[in-house]
Amino acid sequence: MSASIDRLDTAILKQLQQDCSVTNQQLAERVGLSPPACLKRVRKLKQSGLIKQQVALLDQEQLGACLHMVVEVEMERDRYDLYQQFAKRVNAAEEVKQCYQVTGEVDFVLIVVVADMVAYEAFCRQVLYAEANMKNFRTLISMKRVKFDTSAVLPASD
Amino acid sequence: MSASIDRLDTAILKQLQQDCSVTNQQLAERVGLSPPACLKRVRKLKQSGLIKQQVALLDQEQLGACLHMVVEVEMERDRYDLYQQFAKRVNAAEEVKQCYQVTGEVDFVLIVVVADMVAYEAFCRQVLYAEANMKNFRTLISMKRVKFDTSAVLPASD
DNA sequence: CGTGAAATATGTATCGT
DNA sequence: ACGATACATATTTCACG
Repeated sequence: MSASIDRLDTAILKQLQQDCSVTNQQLAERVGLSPPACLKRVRKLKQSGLIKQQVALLDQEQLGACLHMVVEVEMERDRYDLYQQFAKRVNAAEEVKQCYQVTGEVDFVLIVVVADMVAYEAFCRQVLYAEANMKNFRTLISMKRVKFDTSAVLPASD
Repeated sequence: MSASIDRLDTAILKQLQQDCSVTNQQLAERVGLSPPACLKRVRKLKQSGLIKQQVALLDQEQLGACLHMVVEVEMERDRYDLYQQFAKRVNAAEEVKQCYQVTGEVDFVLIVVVADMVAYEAFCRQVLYAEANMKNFRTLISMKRVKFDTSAVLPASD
């Protein structure tokens, strides 16, 4: 069903996950392919959607101090349509960088980035308290992001 | 101290955070600059470390089913050197994609990606239980990542 | 998938503001 | 100091074997 990923594709993805600023020539050399063959594969991987996006990661520290919040949200009722509604709200909120739907007592875990506590309070009002189905939430304040790795887990080998 | 970021730099960063696969020409046109002037700025932003990395984001779903775990870790003692040791271990563990040091009862929040529960149990043994200073941990199992946005918060305007 | 040639982009030097 | 223009170099990309 999913497009077959061979060793060459895996090698390409591994490289691009680490650094996608390399030229196609460099990439081709590293994976042992001619530039046109390599380019063709990369384009296929993009078109298939396996490569979703190519982005620049910035140094948030240099951009000015900010707080990372881990927010655990518990909902009143376990209803699919209400979850969908919350997902929509979360996607619209700039401050929410990540959202995981989880099982157990907690229903959602958010990673929220704000400039300061004032901005966080505003966020809580506009996003969390605005949600009628929200029962309660707990905030874990983080001053330090110890690790941030965007790479996906690649299949061991086919 | 930090390199001054003007409106043009901000515009460049905004673009590259969304899509860094654009050519320098396209980027230059979008921010209203000549290609050489734009290139010069991009290089400066990379050199200053403000642009830390350029990466390809993959569609984890297409690569095969996997579980995202949100793990809350509580430590026995609040000691800096022991925290450092844990940070080191976490950085070495491939399964740990993110780690936030937080204040309150919980000391660390991890985002862990594994293929299945067997892999998760192995991870717990090798990373969490191996840590002498670890008091306890709670796992929130996520079957769905609702949102994942790698963009940093840019200064409003200078 | 590789080779070679055309199209395109990147990178440099110079000049102007 | 910074950006634009023009030119040289390098890369991407296509057609063909």
